[in-house]
Amino acid sequence: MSQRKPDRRVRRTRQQLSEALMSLILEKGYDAVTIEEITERADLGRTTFYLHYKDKDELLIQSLEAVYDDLVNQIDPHPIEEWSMTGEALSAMAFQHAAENARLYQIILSGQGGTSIAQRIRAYIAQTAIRIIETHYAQYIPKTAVPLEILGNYIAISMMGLMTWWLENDQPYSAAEMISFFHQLNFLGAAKTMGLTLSEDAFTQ
Amino acid sequence: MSQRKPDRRVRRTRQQLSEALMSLILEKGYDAVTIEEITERADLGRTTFYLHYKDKDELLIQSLEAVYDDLVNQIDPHPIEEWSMTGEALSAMAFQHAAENARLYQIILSGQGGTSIAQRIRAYIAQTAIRIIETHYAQYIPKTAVPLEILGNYIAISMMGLMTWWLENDQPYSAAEMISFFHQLNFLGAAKTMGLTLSEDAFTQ
DNA sequence: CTATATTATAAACACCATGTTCATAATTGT
DNA sequence: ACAATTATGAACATGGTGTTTATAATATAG
Repeated sequence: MSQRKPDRRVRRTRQQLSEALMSLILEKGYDAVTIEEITERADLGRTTFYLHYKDKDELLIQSLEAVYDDLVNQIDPHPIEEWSMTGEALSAMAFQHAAENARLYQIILSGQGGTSIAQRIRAYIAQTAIRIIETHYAQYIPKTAVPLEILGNYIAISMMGLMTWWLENDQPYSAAEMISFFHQLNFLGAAKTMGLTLSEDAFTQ
Repeated sequence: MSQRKPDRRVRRTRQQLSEALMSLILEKGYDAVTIEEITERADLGRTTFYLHYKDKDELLIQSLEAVYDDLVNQIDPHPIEEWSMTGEALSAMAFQHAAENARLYQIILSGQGGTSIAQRIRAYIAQTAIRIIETHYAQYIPKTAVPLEILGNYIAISMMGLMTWWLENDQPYSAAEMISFFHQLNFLGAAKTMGLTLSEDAFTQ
């Protein structure tokens, strides 16, 4: 285990570097940001950077890690049994978290901050969705024509995709509206959402 | 209008640079590729590169542009009226195209090749989906609770997301299976797909 | 086929960000 | 107040970028 409290200067330095990087990314994009700029904005010597991080990527990863941990800590404590059957609570929390950290989510979801963080979040949501399905709908599982793995990933992907579109277009709808849209599309389906009534076996060729 | 046929040497040079970049990306990822490496593999002088492209990004954009044009040229000639009501033809063509260009699609969809290309493809698919809806389901449009713009983007996003998952996991199912899964999830909805029967207004609060 | 224009090339160069080393100064925890 | 840790600036080597210039190779038009 590493020490809980590093030197006060260390905490201060890392905090400043993290904040400097984030603000610079939002200004000119991750790739264009230079280590010199980061240390300059953080008001630190350039050599100090290498005392803490190997390179730019390592700083970014550790900075975004905090966002991921925050989301998981919000979701995980809640017992699955409390959640509504549609997973509404889960998606509501995710959208809420995105709304509260809109600028950071733009970095994460755009793939700017390396795809790794977005993939981890997606994997976590997919796994959580699968857990919900297994808990609440165990009796239906053998009947599903679509593998559970795909179902879970589909839910995670479409939620994050909608979130990406929403953030990139400067949140043209409220978080509550987006959650509602997502549920209609994801659980009712596009056809039903439009008002169509289809025969049940139109898709089971 | 630019000339139809540039100098033979120009065509050859650009072709070689494009192929060199693609193979290098697949080996070590876009960021790690250097212009020196590209020209070395293409067996060209380094200065020659700057005779044709401003930087690495420009070469990548123009190279991937060809993939995009290929997809559009496959889809666009078909009159909308021919397509089945579910847009099955469209998604089938997209999955087919992805299967045929799996390695390139991995680059595009992973966000490696800059996010711009993936966004353009997504925008095109979304717009096409909206066109289909407007053509075939005009009478339902006023009734839809979800804005058409979101509906179209949702379809595009979930298709490309499923495609990304599929390629990243080394195509664990056939293209035909994926198309079937996509339709069940996207048009029938996750709930129906699982075998659940929900009351119609469970989501219209 | 030849003349002219275009394109490819290598060498040399300035430039900038990276990453390391080292001696010194400042700050911290105790 | 003291010992340990951390921050710093200067100096340096490295490597990729992008430009210039003079020259060679090649294509296309007439």
